[in-house]
Amino acid sequence: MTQLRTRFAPSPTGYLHIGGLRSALYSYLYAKKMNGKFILRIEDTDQERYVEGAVELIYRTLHETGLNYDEGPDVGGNYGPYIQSERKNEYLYYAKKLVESGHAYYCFCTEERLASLPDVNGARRYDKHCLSLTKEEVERRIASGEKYVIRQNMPTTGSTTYHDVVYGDITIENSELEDQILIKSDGMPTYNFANVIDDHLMDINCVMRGMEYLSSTPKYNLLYDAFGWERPMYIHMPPIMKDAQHKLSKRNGDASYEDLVKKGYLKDAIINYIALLGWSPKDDSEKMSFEELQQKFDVSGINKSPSIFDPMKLAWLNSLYIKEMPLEAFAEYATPWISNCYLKNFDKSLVCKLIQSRIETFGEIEDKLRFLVEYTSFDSELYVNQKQKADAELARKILPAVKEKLLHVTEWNNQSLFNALVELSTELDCKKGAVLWIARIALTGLAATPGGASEIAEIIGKDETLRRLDKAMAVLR
RNA sequence: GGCUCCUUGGUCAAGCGGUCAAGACAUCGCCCUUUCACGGCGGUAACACGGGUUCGAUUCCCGUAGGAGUCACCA
Repeated sequence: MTQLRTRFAPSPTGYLHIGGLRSALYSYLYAKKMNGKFILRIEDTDQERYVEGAVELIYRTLHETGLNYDEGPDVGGNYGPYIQSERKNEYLYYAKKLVESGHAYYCFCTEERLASLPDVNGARRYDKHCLSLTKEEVERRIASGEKYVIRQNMPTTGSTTYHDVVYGDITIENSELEDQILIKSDGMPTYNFANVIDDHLMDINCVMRGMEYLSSTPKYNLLYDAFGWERPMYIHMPPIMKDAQHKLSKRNGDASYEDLVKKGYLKDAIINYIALLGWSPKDDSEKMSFEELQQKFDVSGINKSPSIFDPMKLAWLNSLYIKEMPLEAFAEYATPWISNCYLKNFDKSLVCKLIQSRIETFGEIEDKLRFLVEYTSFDSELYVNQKQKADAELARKILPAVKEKLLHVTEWNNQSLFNALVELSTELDCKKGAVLWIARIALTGLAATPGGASEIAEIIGKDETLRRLDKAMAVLR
């Protein structure tokens, strides 16, 4: 049995968006699953859309996410070059072969003539005008320097059928197929042509790509047939949508891999989540490591219908990955997300412990910690907590005792502070929850904070704790 | 508009002729709890519509509607 060879063939026109990344992921996973090869090829036949740095970004993203390709521009391989613009000569050679066999022809039609073609069903269709040119005339016009393109000569009758692994049998009437351009007037091949030539030359026998190619695949197959080449196996994938109507696009959204990382999503969570958009494992697994994905991935689990990108679920998965990080790893990853003012004044490890279980993305850290450095006056209504039987009145009564108690805590850590406050509640004969609630409110002035009174006191330190208590009491008086 | 594909709760998504139609996110409630979060338990919520086929359709077929894709010297 021949080895499976599949490829990811992006064009360097900007950032690698989530849809592209998922295509790469599925291709990679399937290649690994089949013990095949995963190849990267850069499709840059359109110089106008070329974006500086885009190629490097593709390399970086793929390597960073672990989607390492066996062959590619920067890693080499036996089928290079892996950048289409460097293979220019190949294409013309093959196009000419097609002309010789009658499967393609030279076309000199001007833009004006093309525009004047009749509109049929909302689309202009080329009328094979130049197909009738004699060989001599073609040669003469080329020799005289006239611009030309090479078009594929489509059959006008019959139909073409192929099998797609996820969508099943697809049949298109040949009359629906236009005599598409293979070689542009600038000598470069169109994507449609370069794609087929390269796939064949690189021994690609499995083509995985977005389902937008579903109805143009017969054109490619006709090309394979014309050359007498074996058609590859096709696996078309459903799109990822922003909402029911719109595909996820870099244009209006922020759904590039880079953007998500910048917002504080972990690489593993992103990969895990996008794997689940359009595919599901046989069992009910949701959270899966990269290794598990490789183990469980199967093309039979790929869905046909589009799926909407849900930031909520991504965030949930992300929080799962965050929680399982060892504290040290979390602290290291979180450091760039924590402002210097927090790092300078507080114990980093304590701060991290406080927030690790309370964030879904690293981007939330800043807001969560603000109370450490900001302490403003607040409404005494905040002391009211029915369940704990606390209110401003009680706060006024016990806050001095709280201060007195904390003043004498020798070991300034969470446990001792907690014990001291609990002890105080017994002495005062009130609910321990009431004391803890009032203390936390007095210390933060916020209805909700990460961590309780003793944890917070530990972090902000004895001096600040006493200062805040004084201030809280002053306001209550 | 022609052609191609798609259609299970708000979202992801099992199901592949007989199920009380899984599970997850979100949401709501309860429990746990030092607030919040975590965790635990539970609730609300779906087969687009209309015809067939069949003893029986979410599942098969045909329409309708809705959505997506495609019809470039873009990929």
